[in-house]
Amino acid sequence: MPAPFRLYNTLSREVEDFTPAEAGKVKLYFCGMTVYDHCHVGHARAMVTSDMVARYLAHRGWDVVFVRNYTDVDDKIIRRAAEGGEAPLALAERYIASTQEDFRALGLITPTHEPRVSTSMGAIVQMITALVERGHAYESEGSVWFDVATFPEYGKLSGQRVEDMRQPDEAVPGKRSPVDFALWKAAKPGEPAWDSPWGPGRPGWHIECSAMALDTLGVEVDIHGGGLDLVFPHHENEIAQSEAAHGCAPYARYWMHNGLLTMASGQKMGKSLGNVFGIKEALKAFPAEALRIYYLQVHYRSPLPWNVEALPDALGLVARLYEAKDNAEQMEGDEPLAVVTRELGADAARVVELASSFRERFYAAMDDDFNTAKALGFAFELARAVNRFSNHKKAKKRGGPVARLALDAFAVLAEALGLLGQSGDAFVEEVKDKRLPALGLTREGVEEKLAARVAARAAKEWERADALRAELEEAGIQVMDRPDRVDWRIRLDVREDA
RNA sequence: GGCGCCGUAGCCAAGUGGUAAGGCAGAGGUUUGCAAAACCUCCAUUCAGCGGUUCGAAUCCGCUCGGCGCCUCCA
Repeated sequence: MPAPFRLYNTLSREVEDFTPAEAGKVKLYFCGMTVYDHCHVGHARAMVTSDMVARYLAHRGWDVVFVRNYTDVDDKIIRRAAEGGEAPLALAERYIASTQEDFRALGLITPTHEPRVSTSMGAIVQMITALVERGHAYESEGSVWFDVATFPEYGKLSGQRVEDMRQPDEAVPGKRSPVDFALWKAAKPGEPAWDSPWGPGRPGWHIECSAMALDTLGVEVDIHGGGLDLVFPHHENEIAQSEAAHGCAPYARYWMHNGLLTMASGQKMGKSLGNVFGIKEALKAFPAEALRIYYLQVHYRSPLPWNVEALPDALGLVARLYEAKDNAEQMEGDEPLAVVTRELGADAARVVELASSFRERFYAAMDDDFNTAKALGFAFELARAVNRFSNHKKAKKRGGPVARLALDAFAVLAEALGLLGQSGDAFVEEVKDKRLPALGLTREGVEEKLAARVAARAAKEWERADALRAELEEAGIQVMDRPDRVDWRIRLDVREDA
């Protein structure tokens, strides 16, 4: 049986117990990208949030059906394409490729379905037809509009009343009411168009998600999510269309919205505000896990200020966890756990205690509206205990049974949050691969200086050794003299422009 | 004008009725040739302010101040 959990429902504005439409199954629909540009770190937050939800629920035994769409037919795509003299779908195709590259780099799991508007026209036209037949939509000059007046519950998601809404400055010809919205837009010359009972045209922004959700998940979605900025009008309109068309069951049982990434000034990051920071830009110099923990440190519903300066700190958090994982991985021994625990003292017992209760505490936090910040706190506690234990002389040779409990706990992070999925060694190498070029360094150059310093130390030429170390440190390399070897790491307090 | 969110240490942040998780930075210590990492100790009588409810509030209510989002481009 899948584990029960609670989540905040935007519809009720309360944290509710989750009950699925079908026992054991969770049908997720998250709004994906409109592909007219490269994705930025604000999009990444939404994507990591949905990824976390899908990963975690699957980890907890739910049969997860995860849908994330691509909007590849859209006004902005058409405009961009016209500006560049490119076919709209070709432009969309390029940005889908770019987006997929980013999603892979972010380590996002692949959704069950990734429908595209351009290949969902049948479902879209069918749904609009149903709305017209049921009297919820009307055709006018080749366009079809949703008649908001026929859906009394309009505004229930965003808590707004039609009367209170600001009226647009200009009336749009063909619309009965300013709040009515387009289901189908008649094609203008030169625009991409698909055939329909109302003539050539293309879908309005909102209908696509309703149609694709119906197509992939059926009339009732369990959790529908997206950024907070989609609550109105996008999701409000989806509810109106879908519930009016289906005439039964709620469109989505739960609405989940992630807080927006804001700028230091507090304003949100948005393409229209011209203050974007690209995913590619961030991942060029930092491992994906740094970005991921940057998001996961904060509850998904809170606004999150974007601060590039904080990326090294985020990387430090991941590095700290990997350090513990690495320490645990290096411990050996196959004695019975009870023996090791008894003979290696209180620090071993502490690891056993924290590691064996980890799942319970981690799950409790996650089951309460996906409290990743709290859940991660437990991981840091465990990491400290592991590191403390690893200082014991006997830990490396005999601590294995204790360490394996900790590794089992860390494995939960990998499955549920997409963190700590690689070995400690591999992570250190990844950091070097990303950070060395960002700091203008090469492995060969570093190794060369390091070798010279090792020689100087062997000859006890401390001044020369210290001078070489100072050079490395200035460049951004931290030298670590271990008892058995010399190790080095990337300093996180040195910026690339230094 | 309408709807809604937020304000916790120098910084990030969890906690939403029972007496402040976690991380960074900082101070001292163990370790080290010296460092670094790691570990240990310390670091908010207090949760924007003012009232109220309560045996008890950061947590509930009211007001004030400050910041932000949405009201048909937006993850």
